[in-house]
Amino acid sequence: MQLDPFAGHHGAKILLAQCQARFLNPLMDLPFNIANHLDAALRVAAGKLSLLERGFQPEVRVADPANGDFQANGALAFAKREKQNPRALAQQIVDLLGDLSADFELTLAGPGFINFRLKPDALLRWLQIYDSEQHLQSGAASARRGQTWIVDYSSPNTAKQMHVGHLRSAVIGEALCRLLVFSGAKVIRDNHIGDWGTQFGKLIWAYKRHLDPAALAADPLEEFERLYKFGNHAAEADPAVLTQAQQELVQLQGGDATNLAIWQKINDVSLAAFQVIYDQLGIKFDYTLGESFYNDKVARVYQELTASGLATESQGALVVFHPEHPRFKTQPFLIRKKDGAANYASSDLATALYRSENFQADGVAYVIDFRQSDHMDQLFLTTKKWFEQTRRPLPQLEHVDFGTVLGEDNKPLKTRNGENIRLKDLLHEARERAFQLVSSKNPDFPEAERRAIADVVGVASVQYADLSQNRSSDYVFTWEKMISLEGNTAAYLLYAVARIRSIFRKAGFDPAQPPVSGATAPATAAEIMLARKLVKFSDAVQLATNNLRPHFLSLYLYELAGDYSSFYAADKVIVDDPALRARRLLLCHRTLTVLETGLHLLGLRTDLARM
RNA sequence: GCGCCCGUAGCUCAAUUGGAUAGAGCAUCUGGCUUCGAACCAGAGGGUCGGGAGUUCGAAUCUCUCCGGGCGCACCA
Repeated sequence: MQLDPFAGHHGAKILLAQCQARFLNPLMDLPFNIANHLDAALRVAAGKLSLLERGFQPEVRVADPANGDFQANGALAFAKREKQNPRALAQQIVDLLGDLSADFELTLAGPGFINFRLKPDALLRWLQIYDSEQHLQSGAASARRGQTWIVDYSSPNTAKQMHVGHLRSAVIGEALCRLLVFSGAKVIRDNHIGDWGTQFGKLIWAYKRHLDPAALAADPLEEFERLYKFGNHAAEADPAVLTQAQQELVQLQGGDATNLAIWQKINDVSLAAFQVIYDQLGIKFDYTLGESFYNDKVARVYQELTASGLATESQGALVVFHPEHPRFKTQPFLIRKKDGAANYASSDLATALYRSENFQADGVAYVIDFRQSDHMDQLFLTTKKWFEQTRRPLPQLEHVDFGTVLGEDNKPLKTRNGENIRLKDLLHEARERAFQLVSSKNPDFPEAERRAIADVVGVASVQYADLSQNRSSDYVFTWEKMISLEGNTAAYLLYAVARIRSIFRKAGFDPAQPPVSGATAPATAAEIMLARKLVKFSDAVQLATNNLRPHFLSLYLYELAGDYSSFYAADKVIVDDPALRARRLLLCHRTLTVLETGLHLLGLRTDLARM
């Protein structure tokens, strides 16, 4: 906890009040997450009424601002179960919450809602404590301390360009990593690339016969993609080619030095190209353990699953059925093909084992699109039974699924000639469009600065368009909506950031060290609205993290930026009255801090002074 | 055929997982820049939450049933 040593008379009174409060009741301190604080207080009260042993849950949540800051709904469900009068029960609880009245206005509403509204002095205190990204994090980091999470995301196939289909996994996955880190978990970022597929037979066939060295030097991935298509067409047209391609694959898998070298080169080039994309998206993997890595680890899977009786032979293949499941009792989980080769189920099972043994993972989040939910369900079911039989700890397995990126015709987004849009091109166009816009708004900025701003705004817009939406649904991708920069967009949030920086710049203050001592409690309607929003940052983070849904945080940040804009329009910051100015500078600074912290959690850059 | 997901304002999307009068943006209309950045703000209109039935203090959310749309379902990953 930090207190401003230069706080004036008012600050001293607050300090005194805090000390007294802590002496009388430790719950009176204001922690990072106020909802949890209220939850604890309600449990104490419910304990005195002997409600806890009968299953009382406080059910504290953020309230509609019209009703208060937080509300506790637990009395309703409890009274219903116990056939009591909910309002009378809520009143009994409220009567025991006297200590909270120093910081909150408590009211009873409707059939038994308990409403909590933070008093301005309490708002001020919270704002004084949580004054930096570090302090916000230290407040949040207790939630998942000690947990290890593996996030399996992005996972493109090598020898191919990344395209729009790879966008969501990368963007959502990175945001989840950052959210989990923020809440105290150890996070392992694992790029489970597809580097051992059957595409290599045709590709190596074409590489050996039709390689264009100049094209390879200019843009290797482009050339590999051309070669793959060439090989694919040739194999379709001529069975002899297909046979040769299959032969190349057999040689590769048999460890042939030439083919392995080609394969290695393809992977190296692919990973380098991926990294160019990842750099723009702020992604850095801890591990890139693709399918090839598990090549020699699948035999153990076959052996263990067969020995345990989970896997059986069927039509020549090794499969797992789940008799208790309505569908998977007949729909097999195919873990080894009839030709003896591994498939993605084999390597996914081997991966689950490896992660359990080597990383002691408490949780694994698979950021993979919804079309693979059958596969994920079968994988999780099989892993669960397998680990139980072998007495291994089972990590929490989460399929973080997401919908398809659609074009304006409501079909999966493609180029005009029906090809997938490359991520490289998409990000380039985003930056280009942002540059045009920045240039039209601020033609007087130097070009280099306009470029730098466009790089931030353009990429952030693409990321945010994805993260601001519930991942479960498909979403329609339109440049119009994304780059026109109105409404719930990255640009709107970054504009708020730029305007706050502008105030500090114009007033000659260091944004890191604003003169906020002597700040008084928020008082105007806009100030109070903004302060009330700021203290709910932790709830948004918690909601986003617990549900593995970043859009909860996006929505919060958008509302925060909106409240700031209203405040900015209503209340002038740089005024003569020192206490009033300090108060408003404090609000500006904390808004900047929370906005940047939140945007960083989503994986966006915020490094622009103006835009 | 079996199963999963979805259907909310003209359009694009929310709704803290069963809570209070279903909210935003775009578009439309009205007002606000000699005052810290108007990429902004204030306000207005716009809804049988796909239809119907049920569960209960309370349903967009849960159950059933229709109607529409998307996606999976034996050797691609």
